[in-house]
Amino acid sequence: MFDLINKNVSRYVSFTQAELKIFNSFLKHSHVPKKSFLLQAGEICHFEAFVSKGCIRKYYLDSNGFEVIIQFAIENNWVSDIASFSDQKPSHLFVETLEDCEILTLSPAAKEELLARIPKFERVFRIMVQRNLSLTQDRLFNTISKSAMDKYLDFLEHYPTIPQRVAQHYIASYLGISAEFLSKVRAKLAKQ
Amino acid sequence: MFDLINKNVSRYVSFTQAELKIFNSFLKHSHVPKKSFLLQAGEICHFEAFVSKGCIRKYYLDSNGFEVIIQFAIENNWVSDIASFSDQKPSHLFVETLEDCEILTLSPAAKEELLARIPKFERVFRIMVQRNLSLTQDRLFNTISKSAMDKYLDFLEHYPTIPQRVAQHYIASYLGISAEFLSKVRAKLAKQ
DNA sequence: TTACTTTCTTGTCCTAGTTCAATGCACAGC
DNA sequence: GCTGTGCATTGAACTAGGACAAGAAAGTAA
Repeated sequence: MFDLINKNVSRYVSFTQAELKIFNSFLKHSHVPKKSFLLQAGEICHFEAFVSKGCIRKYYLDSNGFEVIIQFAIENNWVSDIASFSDQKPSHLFVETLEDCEILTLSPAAKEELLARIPKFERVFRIMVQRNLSLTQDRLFNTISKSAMDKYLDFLEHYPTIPQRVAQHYIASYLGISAEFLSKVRAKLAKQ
Repeated sequence: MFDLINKNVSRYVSFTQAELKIFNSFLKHSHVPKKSFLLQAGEICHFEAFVSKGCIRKYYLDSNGFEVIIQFAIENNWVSDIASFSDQKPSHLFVETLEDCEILTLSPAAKEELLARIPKFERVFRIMVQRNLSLTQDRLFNTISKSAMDKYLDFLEHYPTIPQRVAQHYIASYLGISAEFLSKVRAKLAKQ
């Protein structure tokens, strides 16, 4: 049950078995059915969740009710609204399961205590956020500078498994294009 | 010389005077003239820079030679390519001063030693990156979902001092619109 | 002052992507 | 089996914003 997450946090800092055991004791395991919300705009985010199994999307809703997907979280990914979680203030985001999921969550209190008990985790979380930031900046660049076609090809390359798992209009939303136009892009690709 | 940066790092974690003195000893102060590059694509980023004075832009160059500005860093901001800095691998980014600047930089070695000497800094950097990530996600959302007009109004609200300091076409690049179209947006605003 | 460079504006034409609507498809529930 | 619901596709009409070009304005350097 903890194998995947233990490997995940050990990528940049090494831990003893004892330390990992303590870490695991702070985690709460849950099974969450498809189409459930872990978080909705207006609520305070009480978790950092590690996905052991399943697929989750995190998205904003704009003033016209239009969804913009910020992240797909699959096995071995973390998902949270870090701003809401850290400052315990209301979120602007939605976090929803797209499949039945197994997740391991850390509450704010558990995280604080974990950091107090094993300060090395401070570094793990820092490095994880750094990588996330770097990827988000790359994505911002792609969103601004690339055509819909190129963004889609890029997506297929970076996340080859996701198109088989989620509805196409979610991918369109992630890419910042309309579902109809993504369909046209795909039609054009198929013709070649 | 260190007042601003000391206040900056003390926002979320408190330090003793002695600790701050150690911190300051790891910083290198430089004066950098306008229009200089702190980093160019292909190079490895050897710094995390705190801007004491001046204004810096960080940007990508796309395959058509088109610039996309990711960040304006002014007084009290940090700027770096965190991916290149952390892994000491070649960057895809450019970091260029737009005004004469005073900066305080941390080298990878200095940062490591600082973290070893005063582990509380691990938390400071984690929180800084978290906030940055959160802002970048918000910006991604805005870039995708808002009109050019709304993005510009948003920018004026969030960064009221920058338009007076940098050329308009830089702001256009930051917003992900053409310089000409920003000019038209402004003309429309002026007419109202 | 002039001359040079960079920035900003404005107009015209163009296109990538949107919006809306119709159709077909796949599947779940009964 | 039907019947509904959500999803993908396609087409036609539209539009936000881009590309290009020409001039005006403003900063800089001598």
